[in-house]
Formats: sequence, C-alpha cells, structure tokens
Amino acid sequence: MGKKQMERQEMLLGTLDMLILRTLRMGAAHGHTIARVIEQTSDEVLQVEQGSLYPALHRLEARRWLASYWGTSENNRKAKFYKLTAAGNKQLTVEASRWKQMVAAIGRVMREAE
Amino acid sequence: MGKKQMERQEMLLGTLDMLILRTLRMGAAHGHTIARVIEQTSDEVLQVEQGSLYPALHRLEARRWLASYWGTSENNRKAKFYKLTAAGNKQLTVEASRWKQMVAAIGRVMREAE
DNA sequence: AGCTTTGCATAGAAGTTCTAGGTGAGGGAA
DNA sequence: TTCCCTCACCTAGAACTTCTATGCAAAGCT
Repeated sequence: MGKKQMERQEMLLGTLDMLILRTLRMGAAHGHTIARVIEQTSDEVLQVEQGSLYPALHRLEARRWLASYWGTSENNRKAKFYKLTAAGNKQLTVEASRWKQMVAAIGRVMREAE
Repeated sequence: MGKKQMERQEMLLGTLDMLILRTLRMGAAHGHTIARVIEQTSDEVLQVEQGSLYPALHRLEARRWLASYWGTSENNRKAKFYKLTAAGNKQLTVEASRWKQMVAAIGRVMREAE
C-alpha cells in the first residue's frame, strides 16, 4: 500500500547554478554563506542541500565560471572561497536570459492554452 | 580540446508534466496534439520531444492523473487519447501553485541578492 | 576531555530529458 | 500495385542534477 511517492525537491532542477552565479556577483563567498544567502533571499522557499551545493560548485569551477582559493571564514574556520570569473559573469547573463524566456513561455501555456 | 558540452535542453526540467496536465484541461487529446499545442502556445520556445512526451504520459497515467482510451485521430489514424482525471486536475493546481512559488523565490534571488 | 558548530566532501539512489533507434498503418504518386 | 511520406506510438540507454546519508576535521566552549 505504501507508494513511496518522493515528496521532496526544494529546488527547481537546473536553476541552482544560476543562483550560485548570481549570488557570487556580489563578491566572493564560501559554500556555507552562498547557501544561506540563497535561502534567506528566497524567504526560505529554496533549500540548498550540501549534497547539491558542493557538486554544483565543483562543476562550475571545472567549467571555469568560478575560481576558488582557501581562506578563513568569519568564524575563524578554514573555508574555500569562490569568486565569479569573467566567463562566469557572461554565463550568468546567458542563463538569466534563458530563464526569463522559459518563464514567459511556460506562462503562456499555463494562462492561455488557446 | 573537444569538451562535448551538451548544448540542448529545450524544456525546463520537471515542468513537462504540469504543461501536459494544463493542456488536457481543455479536453482530451492524443500525444501528437498535446505536443503541438504546447509548442505553439509557447511560440515555439518549448520543444516537446517524443522521447520525453511518451514516458511523461505513461507516468502520469500510472499515477492516475490521466486516463486513456484508443480512438481515431483527425487524420484517420489510430491514436491514444488522454483525459484529465479528477485527481489530475487537483494535481495540476498543486503543481501550478508550486511553480508560481518557485518563480517568485528565484526572482527574488535574481533581482535582490541583498 | 567531550560536545557542538562550522565547513568541506563523496557515494549511491532517484528522477527527468534527450538521442537514436524501431513499428505500423493511411494515403497519394508513379 | 508498389513506393514513399506522414502520422502516431513506443523503448533503451546515456547524460545530467538533486537528494539522502555519511564521513572527516578543526574551532571553541563547558
């Protein structure tokens, strides 16, 4: 009778990278801070799990959209800071543009539908 | 040097089910028609591939959000028609609500970001 | 010395989408 | 009749992202 059902997913698939890039546009930050900023700015609607966050940071760095360096956090702990590269900034505009286009397109289907 | 890079993805992940449910709210339709309506209503921004469409229809039916029956298409061909169930209609409101919430939350992060 | 918090990291499962195939029947052209 | 194009359905496997569940290490307080 159980079903299983899968009742989570607090992040819209494919948008995390864009949100990270956007957050880093305000300056370098380490993982914990990035997650907290996204969660707070979204009024806690978006939940950034560590198991999603770190793989995302790694792939963004692998694509040269972020660069990283080790430093010390506000709490005096070792932390890896990430900053946006020029390519990353360009990528952000690409993803933001695509996002707006998609939202508009989906909005048309959801409202109209001839 | 190649990279590979993956340059497609004409659908925002996780939104196809909602778009199908919404389309069927206007009446029963078969797969081809559903895809064409979504593509046209979105001004060709959304592309519904057959390899995405049919698995989506099958899982929606498995969850009892759609019911199907065989019939004849406008072109006199055998076609499987899908219609929204009561549970499917309820699910549509759930997904639409979640979608609006997500768009608003992402919008806050993209605009503000303190 | 022990406990909590901060912070980074990975493995494996689950889910959706795309690519790339394949099947079959209607209908017009040669 | 035969050929071919279009409509319409379907699936397997790859690719990608996210989540769950863990693990590790160091700072700092009790």
